[in-house]
Order: sequence, then C-alpha cells, then structure tokens
Amino acid sequence: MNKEKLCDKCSTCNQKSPLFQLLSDNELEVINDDRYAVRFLEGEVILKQGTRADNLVYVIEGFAKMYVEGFNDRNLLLDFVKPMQFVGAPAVHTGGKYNYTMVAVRETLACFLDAEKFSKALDLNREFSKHYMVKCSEEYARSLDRMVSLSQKQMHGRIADALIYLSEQVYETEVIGVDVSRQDIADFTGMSKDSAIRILKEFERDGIVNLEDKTIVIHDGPLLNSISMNG
Amino acid sequence: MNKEKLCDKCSTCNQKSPLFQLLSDNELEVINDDRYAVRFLEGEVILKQGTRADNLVYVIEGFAKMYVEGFNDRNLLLDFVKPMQFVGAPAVHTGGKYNYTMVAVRETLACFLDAEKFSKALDLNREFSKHYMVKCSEEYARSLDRMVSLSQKQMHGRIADALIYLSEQVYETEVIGVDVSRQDIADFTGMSKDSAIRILKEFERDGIVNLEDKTIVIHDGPLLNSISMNG
DNA sequence: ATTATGTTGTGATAAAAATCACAACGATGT
DNA sequence: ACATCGTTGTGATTTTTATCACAACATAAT
Repeated sequence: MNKEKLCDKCSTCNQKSPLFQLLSDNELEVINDDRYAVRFLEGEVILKQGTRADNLVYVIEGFAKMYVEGFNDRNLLLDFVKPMQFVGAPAVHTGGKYNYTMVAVRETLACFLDAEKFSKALDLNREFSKHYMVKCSEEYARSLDRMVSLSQKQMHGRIADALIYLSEQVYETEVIGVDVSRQDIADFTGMSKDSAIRILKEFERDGIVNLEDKTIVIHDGPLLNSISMNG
Repeated sequence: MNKEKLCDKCSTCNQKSPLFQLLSDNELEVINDDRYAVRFLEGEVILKQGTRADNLVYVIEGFAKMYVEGFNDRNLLLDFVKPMQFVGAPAVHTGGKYNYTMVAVRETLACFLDAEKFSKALDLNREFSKHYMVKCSEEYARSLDRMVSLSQKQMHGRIADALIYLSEQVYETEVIGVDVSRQDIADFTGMSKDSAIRILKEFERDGIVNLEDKTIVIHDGPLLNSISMNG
C-alpha cells in the first residue's frame, strides 16, 4: 500500500503537525527512532483504557474517537480525533494507564510515538515543549467547560453544546457527518440515547436543525447558541 | 506582622514546595524577582474568573477553594487548596483569562508569581518543568474522573465520591472540617443544596457518616466506596 | 434585647430524565 | 428472498432530582 510511504520518516512526513515543525531534523530523528505507523479499520481499538501509557498516538489520516469507559456500561465520549492531533495525555505524562479508549471511526493511520523519546524531544526543544504545554492546557480548559455543561445544564443545553462543538471544532461546517451516531451524542452529553434522539427531533420540529439520513445540519446557529447559554 | 518574614525571598522560604526544591538558588531568583505575597481574609477573592491570567498563585498558608462560576448562578466547586499548591493552570499557559475564581476559606497567605518569570524558570530547568507537567497532568486526569462521576453517577454515588475525595485528599483524615458547607458539597457534586443535605442525612441514618456541628465524620469507609462504585 | 442573616434541615410538589416496550428502516449475510 | 442485526424513532411509565415553602438554630449587628 503506497500510503505507508507517507510515513517513511518524521522529517519528510507530509502530515507534520505545526508542533512538529518546531523541531529540527535532528530532534525529529529522536522521535523517529522508535516510532511506527499502523493502519486501523473502522471500529478497531487504537488505545485501550487501562493499558500502560507508553505511547503517544499521532493521527496521520482517518477519524477516531476517544471515550472513557465509565459506570453501568456507559461511555463518556471525550472527543473526536482528526489528523495531526496527539492522543495520550494525561496518562503518558503521569506514567500511568490510559484514561480512555480510542477507536477508529473510519479507517485510520496512526503513528505510535514512544513516550520516552517524545519526552526527550520535549527536553531538547523548549519552544516545542512550551507549545505542547499550551495544547495540553487547552484540552484541560475544555474539560472544565464540559464539567460545567454536564453538571449545570439540562438536556437541551447540553445537546446544543454538543452540536456547536461538533460543528465548529470537529467538522468545521454546519453539517455534522454520518459517523456521529445518536448514541455518540448521548455519550457526549451524558444522557440516554432515547433522550438525545427526542431532543434532536424536537430541534428539528423547531427548525433548529435538519436531520437527513444520519447527518445533522445546523439551520439556526444563533438560536442554538441561545439554548446553550440559557439551558 | 512577623508572618510576612517567612516570605522574604524564595530561596529561604520555609514553605517551599518539593517542586521548588528542584530549582537552584539562581533559578529561584528569577521567580523571586517579581513575586509578592498578600494576606487574604476569609471570604476574600484571591483570583477572579475572567480576569487576565498573568499570575500563578502559590499558597503559603491558609485554606482556599476554587470554583467555576457557571450558569443560573450556580458554581462548580473544583477543589480546595492547601499550602504548597499552585493555582493558575490552565489559563496561565494559554495566555487567556482565569477559568475559575479562587476564594480564601480561612485567612490565607498567597504568593503571586509572575507568569512570565515562572515560564522562564520552566525554560531554565527541565527537571522542574517535567515535574510541573506531571502535576498538571494529574489535575487533568482528575477532571476526567470527575466528568464521569458528574455525568454517570446519581446523587448517592456523587456524594460518596465527594466525601472520599475530601477525606482522603483534602483533610487526610476521616473528619471533614467545618469549613466545608453543605452548599460546597452541593457545588462539588452538581446538585441542589437541598438534595445534598437530604443524602448526607440519609448516610447518617445508615451509619455511614456522623454529622456533628457542621463536620462530617466518615464512619463506614468501605460502604462509602461501594456506594461510589455502584452509584 | 432584638432584629437581621446565613446555614441547616424537612416535607410536599413539580419538573426533568431514564427506562421500558415496541415499531420502522436499512444494511448485511445466507 | 428472507432472516438478522444495528440504528433510529416514539409513547407510556417510573425514577430521579429540583424547586418551593417553610422551620429551627446559630451568629452577627444595632
């Protein structure tokens, strides 16, 4: 498969994150040393919650999701992962076990970076480690926002939050794609699948969204924002 | 007041965090440069959510709490802060506004470290920045746990989680002190004050805790753990 | 002394959300 | 063509939780 050629070495990788562009070829070589890429099929587990966190996963192409396996067989969907994103924090820094499971939503090419080597690169280049720290801090800040949403808003507000996030941050268009199921939205907003469906249907009746064969098209963004704020 | 003498300079500070002990006197001098200590009275705001995050607060003595000001006049209590803890992340790294408010629960002596200077220290000493990163990652990991608790457990389980955390991590004894109010526990567990009181009373009837003039004494830790797991 | 004020506590009621029991539909496999 | 399976969707019902309306009590203020 010619796609693996993209992954010959880090310095020539054509899916190089802005973060990696801060590293010199020599520094990249440190990370390149122990890295390897693996292609995952839809539904396959890339990282499993509870296993030792000795790799940072860099998504080269595809689409994945990460979720915490919680209580009563319920999952808390944390995020969808697009190419050029890093997955592994915070466990990779505390030296513990992965805090979540990561699964390929579509066929996904993932690069496994050795945590030790990555840490070495953080040592070598302070600009790199600084920017990486900013990325981690942004993730943390988002988790605080979600804690507020999950604990203080009721279902309409939480669904609105989810749709806004998926539209603005994940799909970067008004159309939320087919690979986000109703169950995903329920897992993202901490409610039952039934309730999530009900509210999406309600939003459709109110002209806020269009539901067309499993995609969700946002029709009235301002109203959605107002529901997010007041719910 | 002789207490301020404790705070003459960082290198002789007798409330020096293990993290600061990684820094040489010269490196400490960088941080010492722009720092200042302020004594806060009970109830006074130390950091205000929404203001520019250009200081990292280091608690020298006292007791404080941090909470997100959320929706409908509700607060999400994030944590209690004891001496030798740093407060300011993640905003101080993203260069934005504080994500939460910090208030003195008792009289508190707080040291304000300039974010730029702190960042300089992170630049100078990789061991220091590595350990700091671990601290931040642990905080982030805890927020993931809390997201699961808040979104998947019902009230009994959440109250159990709160009591376990307060007992084990904050007070480090079975006695949760007077400066944690019922409203605090409600804000920590994302429920109404009324519900929090009701469940605490129920726990008392079931012999799980003792409520004696505003302190909460944990009587049956194992049962509390089981409620935390199955709730 | 007595008026506020804040916290704790309690029952009754209302609202929110989960659960249950299905139906409809499409994709997949045999 | 038919069964199977997973996802979406809906109404009825039950459970969970918030809200409301107070009372009791302590503390602080006048």
